[in-house]
Amino acid sequence: MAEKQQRTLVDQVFKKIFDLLVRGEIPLGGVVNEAALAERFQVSRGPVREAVKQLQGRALVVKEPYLKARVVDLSVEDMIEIFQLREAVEGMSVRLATQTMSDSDLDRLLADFSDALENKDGPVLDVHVRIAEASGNSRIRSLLCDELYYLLRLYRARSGDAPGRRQNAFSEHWQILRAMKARDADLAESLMRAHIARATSALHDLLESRDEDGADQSEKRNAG
Amino acid sequence: MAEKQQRTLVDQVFKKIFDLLVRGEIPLGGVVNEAALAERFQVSRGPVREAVKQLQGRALVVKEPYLKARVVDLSVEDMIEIFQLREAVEGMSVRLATQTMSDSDLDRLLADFSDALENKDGPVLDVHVRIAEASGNSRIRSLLCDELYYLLRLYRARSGDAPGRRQNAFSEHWQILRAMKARDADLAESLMRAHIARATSALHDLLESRDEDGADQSEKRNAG
DNA sequence: TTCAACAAAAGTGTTGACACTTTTTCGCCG
DNA sequence: CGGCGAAAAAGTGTCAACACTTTTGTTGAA
Repeated sequence: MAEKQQRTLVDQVFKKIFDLLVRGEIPLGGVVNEAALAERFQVSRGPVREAVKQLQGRALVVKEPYLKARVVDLSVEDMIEIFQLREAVEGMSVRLATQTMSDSDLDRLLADFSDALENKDGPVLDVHVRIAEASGNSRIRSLLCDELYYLLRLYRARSGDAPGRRQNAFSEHWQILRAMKARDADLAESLMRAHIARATSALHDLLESRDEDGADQSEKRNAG
Repeated sequence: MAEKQQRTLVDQVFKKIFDLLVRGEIPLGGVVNEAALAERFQVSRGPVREAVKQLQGRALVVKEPYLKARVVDLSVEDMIEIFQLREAVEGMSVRLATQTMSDSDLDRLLADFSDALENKDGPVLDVHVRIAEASGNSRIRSLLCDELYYLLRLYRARSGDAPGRRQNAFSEHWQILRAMKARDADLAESLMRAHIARATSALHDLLESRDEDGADQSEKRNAG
């Protein structure tokens, strides 16, 4: 365990716990036990404690004093809230990127996108990440890449996004990139917002279809 | 010190440190010494350490492993980034509030605003807070109220906002509220974005005027 | 049988000591 | 006299033990 001591233990533990969440070993709503994780990673409780606190800071874990820490249980309502925020922030993100990206960077982004179109392995999210990084606004980039996308990955790890939207996403991304290439910031922002709003609508539909079905949405899992 | 033990020590220390920042006892860019703060508050280093980590999570403190923790030194560039983010998020905030607020809540907001107009004590920010709370989106509310407004207060504690903008702000706020009353979400969002973009422009101007002056912007204060 | 009070267990909060890293200081050599 | 390197100082990272809180399990009486 004392091999890749390049960073601090807290950071290592943070990533290990996060992997546990993404891989579903600790289910959403499950309990995060400091002592158990400390034993598992062969470290003391201190680093685990701080890592959990950091996860709490990123809203991946909820906790009250002296109460067990729990993995956030992302409801559809939560995702709708996140997507509303994304619509606003990513709209600004692509607006700024359109205004400030250099021609060469823009061309490279387009080329990389075309490559990804052929061998469809790269995740859809990557385009959004690239745009966020190109926005030149570190706070927007951090909010999207370090916070919201983590939550998205967590949610998708359980629910799995609708596979039908995959093709539409490519087309919508392509339109956004063309608007960026044309240096039309207004259009790029509108397209991005419409792109995300469409996903929000899908979540709203999912919510309604659930309300019509049985009201057994109160299923919470525990893991002691 | 062990009187109001209602919360956990970490939370108490967090607030105490934050007060120190707002009151300027630890200047922007100043060093945050764990041991010194622990002695000052008569607690161990552990809670101080976690509180600092929490401040770091909210971007009020920057820190690298084994390096001194420093209070974030908010440059004009940082504020521009924050205002760009605010423009996007508060635009969505007022859009959602316009769509979801009840008539009675909206009337009360208008009434409170009129009251505040007469006895001009309430801070300008309060309107933004009320709208964020009324948006119904807890994540947007938290981002604005728990993170960005903290940074604003920190920045204004040193720089002081331009007093000339105060009157304009009242007028702009009034327009926004009227659009909300008319249930025109598009207009409300546009007005809010323009309102914040105007402040962003002022920051851009400030930046340019500084570049024209001497380049003595490298003054950093320490406090060991 | 059921409910309440009490006791034991589990888990979190806090502490002080020790290990590691970075910075500063001081002496040495060029 | 100036720069380089080692030792000391300062400060952060980690750990194991102890204190406190919450939860669970049990016992006793109504």
